Amino acid sequence: MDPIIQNISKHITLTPEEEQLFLSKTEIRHYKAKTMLHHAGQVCKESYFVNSGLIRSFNINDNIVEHVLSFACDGWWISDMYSLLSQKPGNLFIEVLEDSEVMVLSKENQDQLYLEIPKLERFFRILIENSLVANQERLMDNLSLTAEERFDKFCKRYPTLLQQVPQKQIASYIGVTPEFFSKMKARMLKK
Amino acid sequence: MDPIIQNISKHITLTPEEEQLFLSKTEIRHYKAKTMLHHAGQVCKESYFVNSGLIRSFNINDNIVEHVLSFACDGWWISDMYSLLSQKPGNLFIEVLEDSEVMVLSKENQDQLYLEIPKLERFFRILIENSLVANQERLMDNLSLTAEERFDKFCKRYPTLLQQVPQKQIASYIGVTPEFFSKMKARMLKK
DNA sequence: GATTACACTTAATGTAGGTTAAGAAATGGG
DNA sequence: CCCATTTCTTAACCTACATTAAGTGTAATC
Repeated sequence: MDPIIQNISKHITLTPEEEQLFLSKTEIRHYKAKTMLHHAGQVCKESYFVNSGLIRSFNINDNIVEHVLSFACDGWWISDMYSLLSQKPGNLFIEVLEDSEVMVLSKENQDQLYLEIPKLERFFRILIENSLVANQERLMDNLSLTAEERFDKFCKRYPTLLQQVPQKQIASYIGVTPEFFSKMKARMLKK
Repeated sequence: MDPIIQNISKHITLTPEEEQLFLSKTEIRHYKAKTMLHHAGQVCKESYFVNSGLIRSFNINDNIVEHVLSFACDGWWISDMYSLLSQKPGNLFIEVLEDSEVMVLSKENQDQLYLEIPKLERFFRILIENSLVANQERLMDNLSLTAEERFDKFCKRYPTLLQQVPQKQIASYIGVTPEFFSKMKARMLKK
């Protein structure tokens, strides 16, 4: 079964016809590492479901400093939610980190699908609820935990990413500089 | 018109019967300041829509330190989303800050309403989408802005809260200690 | 009307994490 | 295979913010 259909059927049940309709509104694309799927300043028109590979979203400070908002590996969705929903220019970049196969769902098609398969409202609601909960936890963690504790949590929650992602991007995700991360890692290994 | 119905009709259109059905599943309650609507460690059974007053959610570190996750004033929803959705014990406390009138929607009734008025899936989807976008922005702000910049943004985004909320809770919301916040405020006034 | 409790301030000192810079290691494209 | 670029490390120094502690103002409770 198509991974995206499998993903959907975790939360709602589609008929075979609905599955076909859904798939007909998506598009498979293959991207090479380092491809930019979306640029800050542009209006985001689509969201991506990762069949295989690895993608990240991040913003860039006045200062040239990158901050990773999220990673998406197999079975995850990624987009610039703010820009996609408001159809205004966003602040995020979306970049392919490893050669990837993605399912592309345009905003237009997504809006149509909501009308044609109202159950999808529920699916995306649940998807976003889970996202929100994870985000809230990350926010609280950033307010209350040390960098070391945040890194521990990251390791437990995303053990695969640890191998895949360049270390400086993990540093950025947990909210420290690469230099400090390196020092911290060395310190942690001694224990 | 009932504020909660007004809130809903910003995003979807309900028939008069649906409005009545919705209202019949909610309950008005009046709370005094300092009431705890939800305790960490408990399973959250309801969410709250604030007709008037002020409510906050926060967690408490091992260390007795409070961290404010969100404020809810007139026209806002608040709950412990993680606990409500998973029906597991949560980490949040929900506390009434000013005498408040709230509409209470139990999880049970909410789930029923999803079945009886499927349009509500859309309403809550949109509500949570907006929440997620705001949360993502706050996360990125915490990673990339100074305390002073975060405070500026807070003032612009929630000008009313500034007057209502004790200063130490604003400090907690933007992620600094009350002592540092006090010093920072004095420094900012000089400019 | 005194007492308690809480919110806010100020100031001295401490530290997690940032900055700068330079070299070493790894990666990758031609 | 080599050169170029990027990633990672190390170290000296710096700063935004935390901690501790003591003092002030004010509202709530008896």
